[in-house]
Formats: sequence, C-alpha cells, structure tokens
Amino acid sequence: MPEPDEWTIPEVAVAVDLAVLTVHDNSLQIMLVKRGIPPFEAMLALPGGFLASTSEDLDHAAARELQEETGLDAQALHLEQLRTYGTPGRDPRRRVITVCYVAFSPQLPVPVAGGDAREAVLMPVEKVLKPRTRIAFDHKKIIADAVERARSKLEYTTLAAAFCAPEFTMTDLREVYEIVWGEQLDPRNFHRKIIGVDGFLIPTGKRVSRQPGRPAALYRRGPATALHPAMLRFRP
Amino acid sequence: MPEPDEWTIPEVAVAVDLAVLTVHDNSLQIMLVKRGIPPFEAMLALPGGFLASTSEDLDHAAARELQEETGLDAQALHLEQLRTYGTPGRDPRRRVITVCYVAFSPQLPVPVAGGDAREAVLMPVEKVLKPRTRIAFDHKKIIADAVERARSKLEYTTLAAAFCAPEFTMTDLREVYEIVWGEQLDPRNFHRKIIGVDGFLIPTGKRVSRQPGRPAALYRRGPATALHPAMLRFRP
DNA sequence: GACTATTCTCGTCAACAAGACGAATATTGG
DNA sequence: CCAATATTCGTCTTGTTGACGAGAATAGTC
Repeated sequence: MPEPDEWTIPEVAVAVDLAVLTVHDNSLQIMLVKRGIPPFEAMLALPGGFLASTSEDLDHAAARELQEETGLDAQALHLEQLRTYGTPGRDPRRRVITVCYVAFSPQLPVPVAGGDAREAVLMPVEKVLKPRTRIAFDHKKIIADAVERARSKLEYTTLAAAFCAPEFTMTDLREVYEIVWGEQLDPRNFHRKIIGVDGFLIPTGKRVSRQPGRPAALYRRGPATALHPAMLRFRP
Repeated sequence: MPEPDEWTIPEVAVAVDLAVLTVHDNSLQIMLVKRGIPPFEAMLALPGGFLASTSEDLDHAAARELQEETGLDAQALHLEQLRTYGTPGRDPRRRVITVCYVAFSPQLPVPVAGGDAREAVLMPVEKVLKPRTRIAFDHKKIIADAVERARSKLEYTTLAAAFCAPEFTMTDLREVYEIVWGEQLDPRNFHRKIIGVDGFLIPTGKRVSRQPGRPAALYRRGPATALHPAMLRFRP
C-alpha cells in the first residue's frame, strides 16, 4: 500500500443507476429512460446520474435520481444496493464507476415520465434481455443481475409482497412468483406454504371477488422478512 | 437527470478494500493490517488502497492490493465483490468511496506480512466484532457484512470447500461449517448430506489418519457450485 | 332461481429430506 | 490385546413438498 499523498490519488466520476422492477401486465418489467444526449443518445438506459456533489451520500443520490427521473418516492420503495460496475471504457467519455441499486415496486401509481426524464417507460425484462435489444452502456448486464437478484430473493425472503398493492390476495402473491420466476406454481401447495410462514401475511378479514369463483381473502404485508425454510426454484 | 457538462461532474477518490477470511486455529479469522500513517495510525484496518490510476479496473485493483498488502495470489482465491461503502465522512481526510471485496482462503501458506504492508495479521472475527475492539474507518461494519456473506453462502453453495486445503476430509469440511456458523453439526447427518450432493466432492481414493480413530477418506473439490437443496442454518 | 364454470381453500397421500441416534469399521495409544 | 476415538453406514421418526381430490363461494347465463 504506497498510500499516496493526497494530491496523487486518482479521482473518478461516480454515478448511481437504478433498476426499478415491477410486475405489470403479466410480466416482470423494468423502468427505463430514453437518453436525451450522447453518448447512446435516444437509446434506452437505466435511470441514474452522477453524484450531485462530492459530499452526497450514495443512498441519497439513488433516492434523488429515482425521484428526479421517474417521480417515484424512494421511501416507499425498498431500495437496496446491487453492486458496483467500473470496467474502464464502459462510458466512452471518461472513467465512470456506477453504484447500482435495485428497487421493487408494486403497480406504479402514475404513468411516471415526469420530472427531468425525457421519457420513462416500462419494458418487460424478457424483451430487454433479448440479444437483439440494444441498451445503453453496460446496462443490459446490470438489468440481468438485478433480475437474478429479484428471483433469488423471492426464494428466501418475503420480497414478493413488495410487488403487491398494500392489500392483496394469495393469488396476487402467487402470480408475482410465477411471473418473476417464469414458472407455474400449484395454487394449493403455494397457499399452504405461505400460510405456514409466521408473519408473512396479516389477514384483513376482508374478501374480494374480482372474477367468477370463490372470493379471495385480502392480506397485508406482515413483519417477517425471511422465509424459513426457503421456497426453492428448480423442481427436482 | 440534469446530465451536467463534463467539467461539472464531481469526482471522488475510489478505493478497494479486501475482507480475506480464513479458517484457522478453530476460528474464523480475517486478515488485517496495521496502519502506518494517519488517519487511524497504528490501528487495524482491512487491506486495501486507492486505484492506481483513473483507468485501473476495480477487480484489478482488488487483486493488486491483495498481492501488495498480503502477498496472496488473487487468482487462487475466489475474490468477489461485497458491496460499496460511501458514506460522507467515513474517511476524515476527504470523500472516499470504497468498493469492497471478500475472499475465502484455505489455511494461509506463508505467515504473510510481506510486501508493502507494515504488518499483516490474522484475527478471529469474533474478537474483531466485539464492541470494545476498535477498527479503523467503518471497517468493522464491512467485516460484519463479509462474515454474514460467508455464513449465508455456506447455505446454498459449495463455498466451504474453498476454506479447505486442496485435499481434505469430510471432517475438515464439517469443521468449516461449524466454525463459520458457530454451531455443532451431527457428523453422520452431515456426511450423508454432503455425499448426496452431486459434484461437491471427488474421492481421491486416499485415506489419512491424523488422530486415533478410523482413517478418513480424502476428497478434492468437485465442479458443483450450488447446493440443492440448501443446507440451512437455524434449526426448527 | 337453477345451473355451470371458475376460483379459492382445505385435506389427503406418497415421496423425499432432515434430525436423532445405534452400530459396525478401522485406526492410535497403552 | 484392549480401550478410546473417529469415520462411515444404516434405521427410525418427523417434517416438508409435490400431486391431486374435493368442498366452498362466487359470477355469468339461461
């Protein structure tokens, strides 16, 4: 560790990027913005941007960019750090390292697109991750990592409820799993499993019937965050 | 996203820090170095340092610092990114964000301490994480996160073998679990579980008897990386 | 109102994995 | 040779999961 004198320490630009995932229209979707300036002008990219100042906290920068570019409120949204991407050359202009965050959102209230963003759109990740689809910078890789994070967290946490409205049915919750994992689950076994996890769901006592069929019980998110034992993907 | 002109983008110093974990002397230990300069002079800290230049890759910086400060070879060591810490004020001199890596090492070959480091020492994490123990910067929090990463990865990956010598016995492997988790495991059930995981272990055909008792079979690491189903902590 | 299609919920059974533990095996040390 | 110890195999019981039957409670249709 040659621990250089302060003026010899190289400095680089630091950005934050956000992978906001939501379940919508029967698919897992991600929020993207159309870039208004080069490089990658007019291409789709993750919302994000540089630190506002050298003293801005990373988490604060993430929350701020989320608000500015998509109009969403970070407090209501479970923002967590994903990982940091810093390969030289990932931004053609200069060295940039970007600290990426993932957020899991229930159905988005507003069609967003307010604020500074030229245009905020939701796109199915299945479509985004297709080899043909071009995404700015290395954001496609970041999106793939974010999706894998979501898939994996459904296994051992109660994250799925974060994709649901404040009150939701067992089927709403199951559909989150089915859509994120791309896999059908047995409604009866799923019901038994979830009911058996202490503190996952709180019954509201209310019922809704949105389709023909027996009305479903409405639940709220419970205090539990971990699933023990886990609910694993990949059938044996 | 006001996407500032390039010269208005704030730049910050970027460091990498390394949490090198190993199982030694019946406890989970972490590699620390004694700082030779302020701030936190003479205190223990994670090995690490600033990027060598604005064009150095993060992974490369991590491997280089590992080599420089501890003499260990990154190629042989499973280096993975942990997370990035960037709270303003975490370095009293100036704004620094640090991209942290974890490494999992078998018994260390050399007593290390070569290279640039003033002094590299192994310390039990149990001792490091005690409230009384003072560690430079926010490195105690980083160490806690690294330990939790290790504990959690033992559950659903074959990581434990990375803590073992190239050839090891079932008991060696079990002791890694017991030491990292701080929990006793039944040798018979553990044996059955591990043997049942395809590709975790490759029998060498050899045996060793290092104690009184039946000699143990020697294994090498197999190609498997995932444990399905997982081996969970926390008994029901 | 009766009937049907549909969906939610509860329950059963078999397959499988895991915890508890008995016991055979193969060594060290006396 | 004997005791102590560690490794490995096997058994029994318990709990979880997958597959699936069946009742409950609705919407829509005639």
